[in-house]
Amino acid sequence: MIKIPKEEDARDRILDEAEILFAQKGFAGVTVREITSAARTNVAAVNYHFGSKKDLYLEVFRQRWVARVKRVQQFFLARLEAAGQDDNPEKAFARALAEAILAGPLKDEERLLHAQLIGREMTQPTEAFALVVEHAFKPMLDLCVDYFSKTRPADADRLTLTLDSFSLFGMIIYFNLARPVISHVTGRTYDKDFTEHLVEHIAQFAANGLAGRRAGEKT
Amino acid sequence: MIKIPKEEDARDRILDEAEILFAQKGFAGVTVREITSAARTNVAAVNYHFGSKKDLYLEVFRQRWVARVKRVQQFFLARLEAAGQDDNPEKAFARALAEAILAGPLKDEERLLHAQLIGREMTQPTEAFALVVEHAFKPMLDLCVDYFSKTRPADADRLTLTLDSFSLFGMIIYFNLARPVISHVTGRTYDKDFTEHLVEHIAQFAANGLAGRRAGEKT
DNA sequence: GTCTATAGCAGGATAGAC
DNA sequence: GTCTATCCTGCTATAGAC
Repeated sequence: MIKIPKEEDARDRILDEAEILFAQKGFAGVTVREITSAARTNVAAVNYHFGSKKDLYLEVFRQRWVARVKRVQQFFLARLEAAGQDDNPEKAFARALAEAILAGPLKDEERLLHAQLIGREMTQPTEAFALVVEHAFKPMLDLCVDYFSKTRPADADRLTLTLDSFSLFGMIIYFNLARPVISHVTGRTYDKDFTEHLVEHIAQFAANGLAGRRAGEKT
Repeated sequence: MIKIPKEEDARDRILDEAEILFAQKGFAGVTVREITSAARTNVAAVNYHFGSKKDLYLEVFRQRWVARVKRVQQFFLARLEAAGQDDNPEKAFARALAEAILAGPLKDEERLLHAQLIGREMTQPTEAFALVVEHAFKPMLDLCVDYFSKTRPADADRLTLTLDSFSLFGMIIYFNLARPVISHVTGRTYDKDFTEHLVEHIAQFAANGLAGRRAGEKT
């Protein structure tokens, strides 16, 4: 028997389509009918497979979104390792992170979905917020703080390290999230060229921002 | 006759409550009944005064949101002027902007509303997006690019100036928007102390990030 | 497991009394 | 201008045939 590659069962198709629609329109902006008809199944399927619309939303995060975060994180770790020690270590860190998020392993549509789902949870947390913090923000932030604590004087205080980490994340998340604005103003699309340029820009800017800290200035 | 200060008419009360509810829950997440009952009036009032729920949403941006942006911008310009020339000019600029947005003229609840409305339009543009770009992003960005073009070598290219401006905005908007995450991780609330600390942190980080650029490195 | 049919209710919008 | 009453559409969720 030849395995037909695209033959997902109804449950998977619903998860796929739900993720797209929730990302585009938000939980309240999407109807179960929209999802099931996009997934080429019947209205009852959501309740049968997931219990309720809300549980479907959470399942999208648990099964799709978390898996993607892990892929990005692994890409990041591989890049960081590959960067070696010869560079400015904080710049290498910033570049690896920017690259993982802006250019990394996700396909373009996936990256957009992912960013929109995070964006929504950041500005308007739902029950999925805990998942986002636990699987995405917390581990990456801890990693970041640990890393910077080794590139700084031993007496560097934890709040400063945390705020520095947030500053780096903030830039990257912003450049990933504010695509409509940035494209509109710069007149550039997020193609390979522009994305590479952005990654280098972020690495440079953040490295300098962080370096000032290393030089000893306290906030 | 004594003027009773809080006696707004129904139309204004609807705008007030609609802004709060749209900010908290998004357009689709709010019902007209919710708005009119919060505004202590009847269901028909939205359609009578604004034509439709959608037109009400746009009117919230036109009448409430834009007015707030102008207040923040004026505060910023005043601060920038007051800063004088003795400081690092790019740091003074960054500090004035961070202060205007994070600590500026808005009351705490207003600042939150405002940030949520922007955040939503950034990640999920509606018809109000054009207003946001025209009244908030565009003028501030232009100002920023103009300012930096004077602090840089004459041959500084416009794309770099624009990306630098976005980087500064990104940090500030992120620290303003991601309050739930930041408070959760740092364990700090956005009180006066912490906000001042953040403003200084951003000014320092951005100044260093920008300074690296001034020193001549190209991305 | 998958579907149709429908219950049961909430949504935006409107008509018309006051 | 403000209200109540109501229209009608569309929603989630479920029951039950197949």
